[in-house]
Amino acid sequence: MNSNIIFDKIFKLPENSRKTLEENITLVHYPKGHILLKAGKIESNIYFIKKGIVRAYVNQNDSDVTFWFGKEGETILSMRSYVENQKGYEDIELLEECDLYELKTVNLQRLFEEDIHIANWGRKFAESELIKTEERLISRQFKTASERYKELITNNPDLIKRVQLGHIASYLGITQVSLSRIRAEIK
Amino acid sequence: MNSNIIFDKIFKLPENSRKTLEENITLVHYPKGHILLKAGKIESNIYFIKKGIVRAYVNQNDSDVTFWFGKEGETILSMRSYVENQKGYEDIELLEECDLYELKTVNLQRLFEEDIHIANWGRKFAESELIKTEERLISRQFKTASERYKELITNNPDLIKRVQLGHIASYLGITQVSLSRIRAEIK
DNA sequence: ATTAAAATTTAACAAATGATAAAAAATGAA
DNA sequence: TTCATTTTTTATCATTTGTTAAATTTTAAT
Repeated sequence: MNSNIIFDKIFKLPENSRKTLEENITLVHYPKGHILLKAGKIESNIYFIKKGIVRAYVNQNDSDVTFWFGKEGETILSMRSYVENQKGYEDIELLEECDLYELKTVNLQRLFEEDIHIANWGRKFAESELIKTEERLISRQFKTASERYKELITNNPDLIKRVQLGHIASYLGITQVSLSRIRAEIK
Repeated sequence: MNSNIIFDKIFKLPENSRKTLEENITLVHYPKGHILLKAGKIESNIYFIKKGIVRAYVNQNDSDVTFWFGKEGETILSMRSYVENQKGYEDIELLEECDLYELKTVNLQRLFEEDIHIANWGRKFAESELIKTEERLISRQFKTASERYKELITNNPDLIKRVQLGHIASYLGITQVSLSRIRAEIK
């Protein structure tokens, strides 16, 4: 997935603004298992996924709670670092080898001040993440774990193939044992 | 709460841009119980709460699922209408008499294209809503209903006084009966 | 103040999910 | 392939939350 496709996915940028953005990214490569962003750190980069799949999780007691998966075309960031320039609450782990476009937050912030199209691109990005997050929250509120699992395999069939079930269970807000039970009932 | 305080809460706007925004708002007043935004409609306004408290809910089968409360200083909008110009999924009900600043979405969209400060203000608004929503989703994922209730009364003590418990239970993702049980255990 | 309606609590039982442990299956390295 | 490790499933029992119904309390109108 090329950078221009990724940028245009969020919001159609004029040619000039897109070039400006592209001048500020570098392609990086990391192996499976790499921890890209770390909880408790103010992160200074955001990433666009060219290839691969990642998860965001919060470490609670001994166990991880996965709350987000990102794959090709999606954007990786530490929400607190990006929005408030504070320490993040999440780790980002690469679940496959990944090709990523890296962009320094400080440069992006500067572009937001200088280029109205990039500012609106950033606005559209936040808005589209917001609506996805709100819909997940609502789905969480009135659907059973079983319904949420069925919804996931319908909307995101490749996730099941690429991500181990323990992470999926966590993402659905249930234990792995519960998810196994649900899967057994469906068959 | 004055409009300038509300606007500056999100993002410090230059004087000129703030005036431009203020020229586009009108103060409106509705009684308790009024349904301000309706599910299934493309809403053409957003509102800033000067005084009062409201809830957003989705109607599922016979029952309402409340997923958001808004009070003084917060912004009311139909997420789908605002972000995608499509039919909204939520109703907004006024839980008290309200004074609201009304702003036409079409005007705001125009200002986003014309004024970089307003574009960044809109970006900051979406970002701050996004981080709040993500934190709620995560809290939902690894806290028990009891912990979430305690969190709510700590962070938002006046909510309990202003909003009936049935709505709070729904917001926490549990039944009213469960919430009563939790409240009884705490005492 | 009285009364009707609405909201909240309590109780009893059902259903869903969690916790722990063990078995089975899948994966990956030598 | 073989073997050790990791992941997934299955089983059992405990805990939490849901459902229904009734009792109690609060609210609001007359």
